[in-house]
Amino acid sequence: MNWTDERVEKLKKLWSEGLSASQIAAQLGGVSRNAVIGKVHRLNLPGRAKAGGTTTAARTPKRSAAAPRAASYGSRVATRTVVTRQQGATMLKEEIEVDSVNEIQYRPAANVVVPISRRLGLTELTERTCKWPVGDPLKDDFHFCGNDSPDSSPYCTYHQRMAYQPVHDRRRNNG
DNA sequence: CCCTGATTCGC
DNA sequence: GCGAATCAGG
Repeated sequence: MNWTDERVEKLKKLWSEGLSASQIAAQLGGVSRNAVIGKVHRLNLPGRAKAGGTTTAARTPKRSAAAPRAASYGSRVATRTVVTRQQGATMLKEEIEVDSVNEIQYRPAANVVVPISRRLGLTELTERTCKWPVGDPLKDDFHFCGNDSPDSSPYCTYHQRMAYQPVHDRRRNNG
């Protein structure tokens, strides 16, 4: 593989989003995490704040981790802040658009704190990473949760709950 | 042992 | 320029 403009752009994007070198390598495909790190340095992209371990994603102040608002079933699309997770010294959040119709089946209960996905590619999954698929397999950004899955479970603790949660556990009135 | 990024240096 | 090997750390 060579560093085409396209791949360099994707590298820049993912690196700026705070993904780790190995995650980026998996998403690009055909390169090692060392290759990614090497390229990052050659491009003089800003490194991570502290060396070692901690993933330093862009901090997103936003509002505090109040109870996430459940998506209204009345409107098809709603925005919900889903993520707050302590990762080292870094608090990660993300706001996503949810399709309230398609979301029903695996909808987390209100007030549940949803861990941010590590967004691993297929080749990056190991015995102890969560294999919960995220997104449309036919689309480009399809990935797996990738968070730690303890006790040889195929899923992280959060997605274990999702996997065994009754499908019809939802309120009919009052969202 | 899992993982992280940083650096070196032969290619 | 590239990236494996290595280093240093959580």
